[in-house]
Amino acid sequence: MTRKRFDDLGCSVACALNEVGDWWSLLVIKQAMLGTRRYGDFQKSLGIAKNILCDRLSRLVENGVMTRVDVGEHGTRYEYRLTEKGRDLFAVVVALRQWSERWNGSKDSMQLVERDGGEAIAQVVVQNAAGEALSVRDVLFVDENGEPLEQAG
Amino acid sequence: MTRKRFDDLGCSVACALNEVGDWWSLLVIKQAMLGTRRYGDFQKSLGIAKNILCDRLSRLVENGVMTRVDVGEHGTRYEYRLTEKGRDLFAVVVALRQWSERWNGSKDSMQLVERDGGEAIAQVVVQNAAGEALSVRDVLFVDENGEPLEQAG
DNA sequence: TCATTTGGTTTTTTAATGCAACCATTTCGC
DNA sequence: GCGAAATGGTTGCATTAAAAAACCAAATGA
Repeated sequence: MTRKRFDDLGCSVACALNEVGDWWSLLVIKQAMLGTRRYGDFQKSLGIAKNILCDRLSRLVENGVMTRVDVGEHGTRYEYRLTEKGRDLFAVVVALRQWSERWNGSKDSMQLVERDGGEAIAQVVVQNAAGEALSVRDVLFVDENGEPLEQAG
Repeated sequence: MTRKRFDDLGCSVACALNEVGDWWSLLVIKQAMLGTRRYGDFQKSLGIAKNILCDRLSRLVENGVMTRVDVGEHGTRYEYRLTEKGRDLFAVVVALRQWSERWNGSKDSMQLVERDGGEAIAQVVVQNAAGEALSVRDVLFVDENGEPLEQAG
């Protein structure tokens, strides 16, 4: 059965998942953030099947998350690079990483540090305009009429 | 073919995707953050098939992201609520929302505002300890030996 | 030149998805 | 108290996507 499309759910999260919500896309993007650019390198580092990788890279390029750059002299050597849109998923990837480490204690083989100085980066949090951290309980979802919805704990 | 497990990739992002990386899980969690608690309400608001919803809710409960609370008097009325672990995905969900709105202009029917005051919340970003925003280019991935890896742009 | 790398496509098998029908309690309307 | 509806599922079936491996053509590399 053809996968359900999330476009028309009127939900931006659903819309985002439509582009990067499958099993592999975010891993490809994360790998690209690690510096991987070549088809073969993605394949080896992720252990992804080649046909699936082809499909995912094509879709990411289609959606403007990555670009395919011809780097060979005769048109058969390519690099896949993140676009600005792709790089902008940084917060999502890091938030996922940190969540996993907090709750599953999954020690990644990689650690993320600031380039200048090598210090660890901060936890990704939702903030208000003043920079104060907000939890789910501190926010309200309002509809187009400004009508608030109750929310879960 | 049994879906590839991401546990052993030595990657915390992969590990996170193992728990909430399928098409529906994050949407269920987002819906729970909106206040939905009942099986039937999830089903109606998301338009998800009932068997898939059952499976996802079970897995989320198994993984400690949600709990199933008996709320009826005679044991047939339940509520699914986010646990602390589930609520902690707030940053991930909001980051995805914002990314989608920035790049796809997907106007969600819901808007997220601060409970006290009703002001819009800030963009979710990666920060250093001093609270300065960091992009992919500002960080370095180092392995367990402290050895840095080059990274993509 | 001849093997190897690179970036795929094809084929086959297996698992997941979506849909609809069904079912046992429980609650609601009256 | 009784019938109807809601609630929270389970089952079976048709379709699709994923995984693995084989294959392939062009371009390097030794």
